[in-house]
Amino acid sequence: MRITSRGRYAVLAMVDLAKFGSQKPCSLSHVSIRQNISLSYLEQIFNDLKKAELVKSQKGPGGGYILNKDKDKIKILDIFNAIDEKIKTTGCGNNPNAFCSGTNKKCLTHNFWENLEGVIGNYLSTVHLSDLVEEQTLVK
Amino acid sequence: MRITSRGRYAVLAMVDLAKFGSQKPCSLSHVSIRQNISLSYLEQIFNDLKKAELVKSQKGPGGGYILNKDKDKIKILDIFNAIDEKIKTTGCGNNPNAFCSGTNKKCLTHNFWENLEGVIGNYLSTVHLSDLVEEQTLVK
DNA sequence: TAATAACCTACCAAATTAGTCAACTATCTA
DNA sequence: TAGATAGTTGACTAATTTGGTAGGTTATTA
Repeated sequence: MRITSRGRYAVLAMVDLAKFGSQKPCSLSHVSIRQNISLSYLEQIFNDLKKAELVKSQKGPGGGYILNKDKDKIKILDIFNAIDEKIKTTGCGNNPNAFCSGTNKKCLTHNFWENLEGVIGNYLSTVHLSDLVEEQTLVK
Repeated sequence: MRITSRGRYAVLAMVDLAKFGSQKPCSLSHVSIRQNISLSYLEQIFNDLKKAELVKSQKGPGGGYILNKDKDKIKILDIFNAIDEKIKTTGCGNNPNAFCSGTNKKCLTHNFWENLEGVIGNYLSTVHLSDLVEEQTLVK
């Protein structure tokens, strides 16, 4: 039960952007330095965030990325979805037509895993980017 | 955010055992067939479950594995812990002395990830093996 | 027009996962 | 007591995922 670095970086970078790029564009090289994340890797991640319309980009000098919505309108779950960080605990991938573990029916634990996904998804829907920007002052 | 097959199999196999092996030993070859899990892989998993004293083993004909506790005393979290299926969302591994992402302090999102771990761990503590054994009659 | 910064594509190495295979040991039963 | 059953252990491996790197192209603006 773990999250990928990609997911962790995406959330971290978005919090950074909410702090430093809510008014004017903020370059990824700055995010890269502040948060210690590889620039090329950030570029890949922001490609996806842009497709999901969570951020806008501006090329050229003085350009960079800027939030496309209010930070209290962006859920952490939105970020997960944007970069395809799946909440996936079932074996069948939640496809209603698929069956678990190669058998001809849902496995004994299917409902349990779906419930767990619900618990996680629900939490990620309640937390917004703005919550993390404010909270970080509490972090040592 | 996903779980490994190992974790999924462990829970599934324990539910199977709770159904078929709460009175007398149940061989892994039977679990293997019923749940469509590789026997050798199950053996590795049950090795860990045994070390954690969630199951007992009995060699020889008529032997197999049997639950070592009441099924309503075994939390899903216990199974996760037994097979070392970690709930790990932070980058620093929750080591209080470690820092996130190579920096000299906790990252902006550290508290958020710890809270998420709490939400998941809490849910896994509330569900017991007995809940899944009963629930499966509802599964199509 | 030079510098900046996003954009795009290909490639790669390490780690993890999900097993397989083979040999061995203990125990029960016929 | 022989043989079948069933757990135990360790080595190995193929496939996938992860976490990048490298290099170039395009757009913008000072």
